Amino acid sequence: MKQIKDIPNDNIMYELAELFKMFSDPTRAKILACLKKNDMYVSDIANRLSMTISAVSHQLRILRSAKLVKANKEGKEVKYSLDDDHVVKIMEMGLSHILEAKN
Amino acid sequence: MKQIKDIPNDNIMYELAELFKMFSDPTRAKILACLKKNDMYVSDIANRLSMTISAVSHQLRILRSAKLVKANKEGKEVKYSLDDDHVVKIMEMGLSHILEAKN
DNA sequence: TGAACATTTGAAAGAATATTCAAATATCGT
DNA sequence: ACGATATTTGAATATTCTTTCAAATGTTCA
Repeated sequence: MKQIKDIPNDNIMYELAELFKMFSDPTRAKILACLKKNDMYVSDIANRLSMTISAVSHQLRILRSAKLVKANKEGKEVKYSLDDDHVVKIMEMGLSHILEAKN
Repeated sequence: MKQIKDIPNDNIMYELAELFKMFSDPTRAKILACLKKNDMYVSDIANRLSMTISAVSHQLRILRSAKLVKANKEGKEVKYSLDDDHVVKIMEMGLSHILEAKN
């Protein structure tokens, strides 16, 4: 039975907003862009982005809770990587919007 | 000449975050979902989402400034519509992520 | 076990954002 | 021009977020 949707389903819209919120902070967007190229340790990300380790770690926790990145412990260090194919696709869709708009 | 990007390009990342910020508020996400189906007047959107006209208008202004929706005056009323193909694609990419994750 | 290093965590401060309310603007029909 | 209606705007409040700093946790190596 097909569902009639006059009103955008509230729960889904909240989840959608929650997902896009992950990309909506420059720090998180940059972290994701880094990880798109290589898996990285926390301190490497912090160096590359010129941010404190703490700030990066806080954002990584948020990204982890959204299941967009995953953490792998390697001794003292923790290597982060993207956890989902969609992450790359969503980012690239956003980038193509921005780049096309530049014409 | 191909550009070497060790560091995610800051300006682009800020723009990317700015774009995704548009989808990252539940009200805006719902407005976009409404407009995905039909062009609508401000007061219709407010009714459908059970929000004040003022709140909706504020968010529409933000969406307009991001060029994601456009306004067309029809007499006293203003009809809003999506301004960009990417809007739908980006939303659907997000939705497919959410729905797949539900399995 | 203790020192050194990598990361996480919690609380606090500061910045950014959404909503509300009241007032302003714009358009239509009489 | 006036009253009714649709939308926009600005200021204020309330809430949510990001970052910082200090302290805690966990791991390796001697």
